[in-house]
Amino acid sequence: MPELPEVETVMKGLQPFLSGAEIIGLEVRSPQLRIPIPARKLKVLMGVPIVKLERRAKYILIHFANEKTMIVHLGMTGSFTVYPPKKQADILLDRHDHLVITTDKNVKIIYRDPRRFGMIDVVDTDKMSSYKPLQILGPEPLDKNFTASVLKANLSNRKIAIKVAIMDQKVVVGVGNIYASEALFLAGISPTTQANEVTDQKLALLVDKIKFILKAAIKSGGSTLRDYRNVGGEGGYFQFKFSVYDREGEACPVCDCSIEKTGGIRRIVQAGRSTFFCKTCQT
DNA sequence: ATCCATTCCTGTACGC
DNA sequence: TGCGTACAGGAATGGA
Repeated sequence: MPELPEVETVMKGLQPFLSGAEIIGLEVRSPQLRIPIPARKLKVLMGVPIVKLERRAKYILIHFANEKTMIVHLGMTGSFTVYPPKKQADILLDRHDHLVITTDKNVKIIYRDPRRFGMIDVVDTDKMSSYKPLQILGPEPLDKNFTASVLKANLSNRKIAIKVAIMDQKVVVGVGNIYASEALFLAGISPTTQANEVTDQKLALLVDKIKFILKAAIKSGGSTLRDYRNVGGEGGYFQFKFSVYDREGEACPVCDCSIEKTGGIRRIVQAGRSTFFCKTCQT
């Protein structure tokens, strides 16, 4: 379940194989994703040099020299696997391999997405910022412009729980269910606090912790979550364990509350998603 | 304008 | 063993 660090890792993994290369083969094997893969639009990318790759929120943007940009979202289970010429004997296509890309260096790149929540589209680069999914996005959490005052402004009038709020892409992008729980734990904020009632001091701490956890995860190459694969086809190598995520009933890694007394790390459901937290550390 | 539940989808884990 | 069911969740949607 890729969040910002995983998307960043995938983008960085694709970069050496795509930047400066051209696509000479495109096979849409199974078009059905969140929106159908636009095979005809993809064709205009054939034989055109790739200028650069970047990440915006959880989207990977691949810019081509003809002023077209390929936009990819990995959804829940999307992955790219890169096969250099020597590895292509290993390719075993399955029914969830939606797109096979071949570059002029004879590298094959396969997009697989079993749960089909991903998305692939092509837009004019100069119209990219008005492309609906990108247009509504809030600030990049790792940008220096993402500050406590920006977060505060984006939370004004918001009565939803802070956990739900920081997963809202209009408030801040890239924070998914896992890092939302982790960042709130590190900041000592209860996930159920009403968003516009979090104190300025705690908001500043939250901004710091969001940046910290995302950077740490990027540094470790993405998380080890069940559906995540890097472009070499391996699971992540995110070595540190999560503090609270998926650790219901375990002891809080920080405080000395006894499990017998407190029940340890709690799990609650907010907006249909699991939230994990320590009732003692987070107020 | 904001909020909330629902929808999409399928592999995995679990209980009986 | 096998079957059924609940669950995982990013983002869009529609109704309140």
